[in-house]
Amino acid sequence: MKRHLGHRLRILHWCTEQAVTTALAEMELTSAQSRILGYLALRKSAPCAKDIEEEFHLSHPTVSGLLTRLEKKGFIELRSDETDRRCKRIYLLAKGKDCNKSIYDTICNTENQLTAGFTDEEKEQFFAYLNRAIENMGVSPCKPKQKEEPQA
Amino acid sequence: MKRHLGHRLRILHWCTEQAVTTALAEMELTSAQSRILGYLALRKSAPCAKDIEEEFHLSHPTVSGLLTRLEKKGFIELRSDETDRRCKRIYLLAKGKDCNKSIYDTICNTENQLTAGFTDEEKEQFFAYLNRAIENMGVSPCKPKQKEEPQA
DNA sequence: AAATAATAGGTAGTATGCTACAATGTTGCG
DNA sequence: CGCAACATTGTAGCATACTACCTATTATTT
Repeated sequence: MKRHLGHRLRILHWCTEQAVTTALAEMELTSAQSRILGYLALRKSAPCAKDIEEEFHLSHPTVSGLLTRLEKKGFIELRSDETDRRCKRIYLLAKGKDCNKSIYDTICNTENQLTAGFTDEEKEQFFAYLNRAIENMGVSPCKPKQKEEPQA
Repeated sequence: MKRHLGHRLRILHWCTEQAVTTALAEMELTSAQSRILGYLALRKSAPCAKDIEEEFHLSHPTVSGLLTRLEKKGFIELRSDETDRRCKRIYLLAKGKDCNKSIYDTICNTENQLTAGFTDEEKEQFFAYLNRAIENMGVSPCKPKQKEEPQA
């Protein structure tokens, strides 16, 4: 048998993205955009684009596009940092904060649907397998990939 | 803890796509394009775009774009079916056939890397969890989503 | 202080995915 | 036969992702 895991991962990823995007369609948020808002809601201080790139392992043009669309729709505001004018700080506006509960619920619902019929132990195992696979691919599932120090 | 499974699925999917695209870069194939070629190599008769949409659960503009790029690069040829001129049959050209072994090896290598350190039993379980999750999301992992017959 | 490194962000171009709508070819029914 | 319904492909426009290159600012080194 071929196209085992890769095929499954692709489809499952697609299903979850679609489920979230569909659930949040009425507030005009996509899955990727809602992830950013969810992250902002958890942060105490306003992060800059670079923080989001690292958190989600995304390239900066990707993040830049997401932020532009979120700002255009009035969910966030971007303002240059006073002390370091390279950084643009990302501020969650009221409209963005209002969506937080819906986003959180949607993510929980989707994960529950994904693992419907799984025992707690099975959920743990599934999660552990995913983490092991991610680490096998050379990425930390939580923290950004570190640049490798050349052994001097 | 939030962003459990969805986050992992997104990253893992991304890792596998990148690994395949990188491995096949020198033959100017991307991961998505190589999947199409791999499928064509297994087929006895030339499929049409519709078959690929169903096999991979992709929309037809997506498939159309992939086929256009594969044709432009000389991997495949598209010819209208003689008896049903709606269909464009997809023929694998010599250049496409030549890539087949590399594609197959790359997919196998990637899957092996993904499950490095897994016992056979763990691989089976991981695969089974993925299938259960896909079915929970309302998609068959193997066959295209059927239109629901209205109960008369 | 001046030159160089590193860091943050912007832009151009491309690939892959989607929805929605249009065009064209086939089939089936009155 | 002719029209309506269905099937297949095409096109427009968008979102999300990438690499590669450029600019601006900050930090470091000489």
